[in-house]
Amino acid sequence: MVSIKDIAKQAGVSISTVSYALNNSPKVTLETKTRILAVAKELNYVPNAAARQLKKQESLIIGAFLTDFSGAFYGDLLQGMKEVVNRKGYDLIVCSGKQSHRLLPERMIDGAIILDSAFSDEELLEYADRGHRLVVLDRELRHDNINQVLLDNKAGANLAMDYLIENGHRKLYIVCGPPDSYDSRQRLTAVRQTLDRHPEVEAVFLEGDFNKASGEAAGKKILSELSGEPPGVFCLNDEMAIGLFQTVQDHGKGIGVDLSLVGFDNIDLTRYLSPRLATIEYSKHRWGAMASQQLLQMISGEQVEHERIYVSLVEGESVRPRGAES
Amino acid sequence: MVSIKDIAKQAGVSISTVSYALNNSPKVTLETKTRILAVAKELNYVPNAAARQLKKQESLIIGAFLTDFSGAFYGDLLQGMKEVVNRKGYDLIVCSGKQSHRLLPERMIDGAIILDSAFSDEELLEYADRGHRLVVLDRELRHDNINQVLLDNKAGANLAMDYLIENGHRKLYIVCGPPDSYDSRQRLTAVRQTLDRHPEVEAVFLEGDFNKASGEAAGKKILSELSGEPPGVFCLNDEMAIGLFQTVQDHGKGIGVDLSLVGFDNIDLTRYLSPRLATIEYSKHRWGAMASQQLLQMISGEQVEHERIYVSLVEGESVRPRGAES
DNA sequence: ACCTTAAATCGAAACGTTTATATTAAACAA
DNA sequence: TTGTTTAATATAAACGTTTCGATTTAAGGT
Repeated sequence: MVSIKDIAKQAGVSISTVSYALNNSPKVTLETKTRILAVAKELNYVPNAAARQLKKQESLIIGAFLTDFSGAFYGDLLQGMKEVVNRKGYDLIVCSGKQSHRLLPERMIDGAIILDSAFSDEELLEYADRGHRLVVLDRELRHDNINQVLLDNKAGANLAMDYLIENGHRKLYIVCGPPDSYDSRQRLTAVRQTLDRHPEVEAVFLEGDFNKASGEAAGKKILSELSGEPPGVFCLNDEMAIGLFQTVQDHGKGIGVDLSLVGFDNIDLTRYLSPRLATIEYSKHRWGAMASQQLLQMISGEQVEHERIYVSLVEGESVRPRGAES
Repeated sequence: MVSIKDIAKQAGVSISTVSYALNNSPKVTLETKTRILAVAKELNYVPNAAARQLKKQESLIIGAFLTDFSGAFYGDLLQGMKEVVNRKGYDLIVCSGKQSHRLLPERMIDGAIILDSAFSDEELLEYADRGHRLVVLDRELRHDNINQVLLDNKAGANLAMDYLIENGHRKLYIVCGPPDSYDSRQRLTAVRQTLDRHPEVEAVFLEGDFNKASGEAAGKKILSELSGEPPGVFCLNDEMAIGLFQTVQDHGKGIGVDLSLVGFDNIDLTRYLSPRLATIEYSKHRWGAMASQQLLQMISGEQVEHERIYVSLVEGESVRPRGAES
């Protein structure tokens, strides 16, 4: 492996001079600098990341930790993260699975963005205590070395509920997410608040785990109870909504006809559905970019600028006005 | 930062003994080993990856390089890669973008799996010359340090074409992929071979770039030419097929009625289409697993076992029998 | 001419490991 | 006892950088 030492020998200078030249420090004269660079190129020199990292205690790498690589949801998010870190000379790597957690404490990365319930709060707090900088996207955690970029889940859930109610639905099904999910809990809290404001609305809560299958199960349940006025259904994420969507259609019933349906997240997939799925949208790209920005600000010691990720309602024919207006 | 040195001091032994103990070498006696481990735990010791890597010249990290993070396609593939490398004590990181290429020559990773046309053949060959181990999924490249896991593109394209022809279609549209894509070229070659065997079939080639938009464009073109017997359409990947699918439906025409459609890749999305899209399927999980396996075998100097990724036809109502049987 | 100052380069230590070799201590054989 | 072998531990070098402080060289001031 060709190292700085080889360049030094070849160019007839000391290794420190080579190092300065390669990092183009003003300490070295232009003439020697160009000579050294020429030699470096000639020898096909590539710096050794491990050595640099050992000495400088930084890797210029940011890690994004995800629950899985399934992606439909993550594409834009990761793209947003990547653009920001690249702009500052960092690289983004994506990791998944408990085994790769080690990259953080072993200092292989300069900071991490967490969207992975496989990390416990305690684990994250311990890393933070050790001095690692984190941005969490899936929980709230107070620590000097942790920041969070939060989605306005509550506003979203309110929008979804109001949309159904405004369209005249008086019987609502809520398909929940897993209880250990922060997003799910937030959304559910807002649902309850909306219901408190609307005592005239009857609500049924169905279990769910944010996966398609649980949406299908909920769909069957609802179909079996169908009678009278079409109910409104709010699935706490789109993936379940899609499962429910298809189950309903497979049973010969109509989305927007026999029931109204609203999802949450506006994942890409929904664009392929017909009729269009009403859902709650937000910029995943912005969410990722914001996370990266905060992380880099922490790392460089700057003041961290906080910003919420706002949500909005995407209307769709999966919801149609029913019954008496209130 | 607490290092091996601190443990040595605290435990009253030399740093080499600590190192041996932590790597539980048989050289150190059980008693001191347990004492050292106790001290390590007490001090919250975590090894420093950069230092270890610098000395051992290995990182136990494998990198997967993708064109983008969009993912619909990559989920299973990455999962397959990850399972295999994890089983051997390695970690998988996912990277995208030219900027992150540096991780390879700078020896941050022990090997790479490439599915990213942003790498030129020359670039990859140069890395291989430097001693880096690579597995390529999107091209053929001969080098001692490079292996490839190839999809049986040709068999797939043949299956697709034969399926359309067997169903009586005598006019076929082929929606191509980008000419710089290996997969696209392979599939196209097989298409031409099939056509050579079937002089009775008329074929029209339409441009495409593997993205949804180009499928839509092709769909419009085909719609404008619709007359007489319904044609068969083979989109060289599913993404374009979906674009075409929706364009046709949006224009009030029927998939499987006014034309037959076959895709390639069997991406998850197709499960959400109705009628079902006929397509060419293969195990992406297996593809990823095979890539990892080959890479690790190269790294450990074992004999590399090659295996093709076989494909099969998934029938769907997007194709229906037409015209006179041949 | 000599002293001072600045500019360019060098030497050496440090980052935290691993590992080959050396040392010490204990165990055994004669 | 004394020498020999083995087991346990220690010393030191190495991995490839960065960077502080030291040295050399040239230039400028008087």
